[in-house]
Amino acid sequence: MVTLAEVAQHAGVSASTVSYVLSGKRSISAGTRQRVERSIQELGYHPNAGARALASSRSNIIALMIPLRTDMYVPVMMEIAIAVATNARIHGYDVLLLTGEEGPDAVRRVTGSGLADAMILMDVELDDERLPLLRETDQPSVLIGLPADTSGLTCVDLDFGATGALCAEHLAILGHRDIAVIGEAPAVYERHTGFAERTLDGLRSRSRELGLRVLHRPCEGGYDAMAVTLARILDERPGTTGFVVQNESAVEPLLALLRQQGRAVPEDVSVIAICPDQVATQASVRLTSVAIPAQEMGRYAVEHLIAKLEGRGKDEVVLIAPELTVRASTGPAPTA
Amino acid sequence: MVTLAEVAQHAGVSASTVSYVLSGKRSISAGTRQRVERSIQELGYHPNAGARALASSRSNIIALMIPLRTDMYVPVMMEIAIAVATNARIHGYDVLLLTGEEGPDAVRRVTGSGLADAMILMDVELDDERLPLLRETDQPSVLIGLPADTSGLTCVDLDFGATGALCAEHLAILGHRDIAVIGEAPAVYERHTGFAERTLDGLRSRSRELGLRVLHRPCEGGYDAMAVTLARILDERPGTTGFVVQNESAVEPLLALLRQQGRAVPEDVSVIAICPDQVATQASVRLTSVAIPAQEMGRYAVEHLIAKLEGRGKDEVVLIAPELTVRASTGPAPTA
DNA sequence: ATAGGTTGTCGAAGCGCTTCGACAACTAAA
DNA sequence: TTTAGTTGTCGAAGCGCTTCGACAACCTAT
Repeated sequence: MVTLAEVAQHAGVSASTVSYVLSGKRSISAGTRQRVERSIQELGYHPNAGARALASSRSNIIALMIPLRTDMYVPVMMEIAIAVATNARIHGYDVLLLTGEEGPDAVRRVTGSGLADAMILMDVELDDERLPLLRETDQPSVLIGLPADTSGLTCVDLDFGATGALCAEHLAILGHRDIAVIGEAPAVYERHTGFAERTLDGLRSRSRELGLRVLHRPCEGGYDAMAVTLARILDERPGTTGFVVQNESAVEPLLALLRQQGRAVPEDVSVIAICPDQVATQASVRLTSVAIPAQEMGRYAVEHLIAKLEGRGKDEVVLIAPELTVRASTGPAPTA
Repeated sequence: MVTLAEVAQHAGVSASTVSYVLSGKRSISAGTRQRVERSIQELGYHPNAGARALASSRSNIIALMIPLRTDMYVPVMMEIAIAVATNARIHGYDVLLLTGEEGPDAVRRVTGSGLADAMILMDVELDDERLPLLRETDQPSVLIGLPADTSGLTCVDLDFGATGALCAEHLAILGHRDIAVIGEAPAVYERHTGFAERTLDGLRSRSRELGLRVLHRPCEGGYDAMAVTLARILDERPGTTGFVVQNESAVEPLLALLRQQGRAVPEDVSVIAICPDQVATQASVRLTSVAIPAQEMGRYAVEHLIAKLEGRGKDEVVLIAPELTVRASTGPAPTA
């Protein structure tokens, strides 16, 4: 393994000079710089990460905590993870992947050991156990998701309240009067992951203003659960013509069931999904949807973290405005 | 930040003693051990990762390279990533997430800098650019996937050849005679990711033995692409009654299209998917499928890596035997 | 010509840990 | 009782880097 000292010797300069060439923290004459850079090339030098971290107390690593469960919005998480990794590299950082499994201990471990300079947390619960630790430490962090108390924290998320409102508006304009919300699995609500509630609140309050009647039913994904849920909804409100689906894995089953019952989409009923665009465009009907901006959230999280690491950047909550894309699954309400 | 030296002082022993308590590399009297452990607790000590890596030239980090594209088997990759992270933690390792973006440079960077002790590569192409580097370095690695030349490498993968054969057998036993394979997107074949070809080869050769006629068509995911593909297949071989689907995102569209054309599943046509169990059970029809054992591959990769790091473990290729689970999407061929 | 500033380079200290050799204090065999 | 081994602890060196202060060499304005 090639060391700084070897590069220095090869280039005929001192070790510190090589270090300054690498970091740019002091000015170096053009000649020296070139000689050093050539030596680095020729010897195939790569700075040792451990030594660098020890000496500078900066690891150039960002920790990303992703939930262990794979029961929920998997593609979204994957997209966020990839966006985080890609953007981190752009700024010279690597990404350490932590699963939620360890919970608060993982936060302690990372901050305590200097493994990472900063962290991004996903799947934040309303009253998340990890938050007190984050507030105590001076290590920068960004949450993807919104806890109940955001004081002293930086958060990014889709504005799910506005998302719900947007769905209500779209259906109202099309003339629908009775709508149903197919929510996430009950476990998601029990866990108090805020986004589901926020969507519902936004949708309900806007619906009230617009005179829509709303029925909300949580739903495990899958065909069988969806069948039960749909039957109950239509039993209770036979006149339901609009559906808002938050649980990705309920979308296809719902479409299949509606078809099976002879309810045409979008002629008889309209369906809006809250999901990544990729899911919306690959479904069996091209779905009118509100996109979950995974890339954007990942990028924002990284950039804000970098800003904090550089001393810029303050705590703030950023809610990304939702965008509804009309595709083939929504249309005017049937005239009764 | 608490250091080893502070713990040592607090416990009234030398720094090296604390280190040995931590590592267990020398015997320590019960009394001393307890005193040290109490001090560690009381002070909330966490060893500094950089210092440790520098002194021991072991980072206790495993690098995981995942493909950048999200066009393919996303849930599988996510499951593997989580399995890797979870199992790595069990052995005291953390996981560094690299995207395929940097290609071979990422390999050089990681091995050169001592950032990670070992690496796991996913999405391996038949003639992958990264392989020569892996053969040169003495850093252990495991591939998830199978390149053309496996000499000097360790690989895990589902036995896709046997998977193809298994699908053929299942359909043959049910009396089907004309079957179609809905393959991955053309890009996947162009990229020479071996698994698609291997599936096809296994399926074709077993079909020949069993007297099945096989039509293979690559297919982008999504409804529209599937519609075109299906139309062509039925045009060319109207008597097709069995489908094997390798592209996850073609499954639902296929089911929707078949339904729409009045072809009942499984009465008129049978469908086998090659996909994670979760996808198979959540589809609009509970799918007969060959599972992609993501968890198992992730676990195996980590365990083999650990074995190599500990000096045990040699290069080998492990092909996991496929398992076909019969669900509701396959049945006897209709009697003509 | 001189004082005051820049610029470019170097040497040395030190980051927090692991690990080697040394050695005192025992124990077991001769 | 002596010798040889075992066990538990310590001190010191060193891992490869960053960074601080020092300083020679050169400007630029007086």
